[in-house]
Amino acid sequence: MKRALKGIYKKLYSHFGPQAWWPGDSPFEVMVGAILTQNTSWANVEKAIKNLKNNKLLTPDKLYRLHPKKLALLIRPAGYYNIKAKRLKNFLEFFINHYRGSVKKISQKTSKALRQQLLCVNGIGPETADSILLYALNKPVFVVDAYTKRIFLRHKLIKDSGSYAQVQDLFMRNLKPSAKLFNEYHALLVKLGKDFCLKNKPKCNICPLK
DNA sequence: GACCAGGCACATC
DNA sequence: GATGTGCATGGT
Repeated sequence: MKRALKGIYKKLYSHFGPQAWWPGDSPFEVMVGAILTQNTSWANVEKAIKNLKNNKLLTPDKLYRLHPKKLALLIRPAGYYNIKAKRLKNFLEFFINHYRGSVKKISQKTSKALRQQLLCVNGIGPETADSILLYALNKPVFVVDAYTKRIFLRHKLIKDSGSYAQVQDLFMRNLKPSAKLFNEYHALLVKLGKDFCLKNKPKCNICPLK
């Protein structure tokens, strides 16, 4: 499995090149984006983030103080805007109360301990927590998403019943724990998924993995 | 007009 | 533990 995972990575990297993830100007922006992108296309998330930036609200304190209805209105393009406004507030409350809204402070926590804390925030599940750990805080944690599962299922490398934790373990047990590698690998899987591995087109003859 | 997108919580069995 | 449902916009 070690070789298979490395081989897939090499094929993807040589085909697509570096992906330069996560698109975002600051760790805090990545955290916000991680929540906004839940089951939503990135193009819509960008619009929501742009709204926040244009209003100079993209800081923990300002966002936290913002009236929930105003926040919901600003992030409207990202969809599920009412529930995402609540989820953002939940995260901000946690971030401010535990770490004073400081990326430096939150970075000092071990990824294991911080993951536990993040998962206790209502609205943050495994993928969002891991995205924050890897892409905002540069911790070596592998992010599993719908594309990852779909691609590996289609290539018969995981079982349909595989849980998030099981798929994540597969990567983390068989690859060196490198944030740079995990970052690029996950981004490449998303790129492959977007370009080739569509939901209703299980047969893909031009898949770069073949 | 249908389908999809970088999930999660909650209810129910 | 598995399965179903609500949440919502914007692009193809």
